[in-house]
Amino acid sequence: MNFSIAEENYIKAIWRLQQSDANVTTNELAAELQTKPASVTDMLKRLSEKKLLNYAPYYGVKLTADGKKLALSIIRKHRLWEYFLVEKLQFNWDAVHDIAEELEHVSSPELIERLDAFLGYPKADPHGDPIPDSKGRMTSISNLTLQQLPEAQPAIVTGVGDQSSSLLELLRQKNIGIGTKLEIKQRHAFDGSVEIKIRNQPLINLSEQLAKNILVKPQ
Amino acid sequence: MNFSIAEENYIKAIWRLQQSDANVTTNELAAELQTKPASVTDMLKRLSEKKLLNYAPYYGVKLTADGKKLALSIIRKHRLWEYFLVEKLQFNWDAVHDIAEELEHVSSPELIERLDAFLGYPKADPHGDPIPDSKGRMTSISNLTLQQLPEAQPAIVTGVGDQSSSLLELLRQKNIGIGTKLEIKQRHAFDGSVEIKIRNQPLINLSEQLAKNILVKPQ
DNA sequence: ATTAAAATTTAGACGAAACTAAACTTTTTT
DNA sequence: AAAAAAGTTTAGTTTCGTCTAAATTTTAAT
Ligand SMILES: [Mn+2]
Ligand SMILES: [Mn+2]
Ligand SMILES: [Mn+2]
Ligand SMILES: [Mn+2]
Repeated sequence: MNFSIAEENYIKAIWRLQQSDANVTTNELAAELQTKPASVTDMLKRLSEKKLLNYAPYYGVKLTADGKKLALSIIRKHRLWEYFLVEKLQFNWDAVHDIAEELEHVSSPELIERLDAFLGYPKADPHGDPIPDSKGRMTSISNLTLQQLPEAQPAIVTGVGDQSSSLLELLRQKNIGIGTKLEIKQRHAFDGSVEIKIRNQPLINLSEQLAKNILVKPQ
Repeated sequence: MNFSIAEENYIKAIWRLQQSDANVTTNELAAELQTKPASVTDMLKRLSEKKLLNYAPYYGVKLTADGKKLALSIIRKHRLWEYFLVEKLQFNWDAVHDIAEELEHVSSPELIERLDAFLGYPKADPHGDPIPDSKGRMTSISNLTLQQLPEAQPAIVTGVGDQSSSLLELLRQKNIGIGTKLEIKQRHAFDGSVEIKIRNQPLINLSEQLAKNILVKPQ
């Protein structure tokens, strides 16, 4: 079966919200998709009709197995294209999301398998988010934030809290990216900010807000 | 300004038909786009409203300068993606058209400039069709067909008459592609077929119909 | 347990892009 | 020049995806 761009964007948004919230509501979706609750209700009925989700009026929505499969196939395309844009076309990591938002709707499965091979079967996108394989399997992402990291514990950056260009731009400016090795030298009780050290670079200070949005894996 | 996928496909089709036929008619367009004449009339009014073409009811249509510019930018995207699919993703040349038909509508200009650079600024797509540069300029394609080539005149294949997969598949099977060097050894008056020689390969026979659809440049 | 607030759905409308059937123009034939 | 054929447009529907305003239901507060 073939789905419209609007339908695919809804399914992807529902999947994302479902990660933190078992039941996804109409208002959450309207906010996520920058649209109106009434429009969401209309679309939920159509998607329910197509068996991509179970819709309980007034109580929200949950993806079916088919819905999840579709969501993961779109996420796979999105993240592979993002990887392509950064690794092959030299885009900055904060410039690729909107373009991938369009590319993810190109429908050829053959295209995406060949792209995957061409890229060398990458495991994660430029933001550290895992890329589902062709069967929809993927590794789960680290859930330890830099803010939670103990002092003097060396760690490696594995991801970011969100894809907002304000966050990504700030990190780029501070020379922090996926794979950056760092450790906390000092933690300030007053404002929750941290002094961190990256090899060959001077100490830098990160706000608590920023430290909460950097995912790390202890080394 | 931003245009819908349907609008872009109409503009591209009009451009193509305009190459052979100064004035493009409703029926021609309906056939080209696999739709109904009434639908074409509807769309022509909208595109005329948007100043992409001049529409004279009952007498057909011609692109404005803006319309031509848009057409060339879509053609540029289409052909660059086709080149990418063949050269980087190893698709056969008869498998790329439909995918490029989708990719050409991804709207980022930055994307297409970077793709062009990544590909090394190719001059022609896998079917020998010239790729317009970012300003819409392109070289014109050879207009000499293999059928018109004199006997014993060495020549190089530069393009094909159309993009149908039946033609492309047949040529692939006969080991004829862009850049193939060949010459006519004999011409059969009875059916217009030709015997051609490619280096290191046995003589092969091509029907008149096929020879008319291979573009060549004498060497 | 009522009432107030928040969330959600329904009703009715609209624009885009398609369709069929009918009407109208232009072109071709006789 | 009239009639027939071909080509094109108009009129009226349909589906998709959106919107606003009003009605309804659920949840929270008194
Ligand atoms: Mn998208
Ligand atoms: Mn990403
Ligand atoms: Mn297209
Ligand atoms: Mn081509």
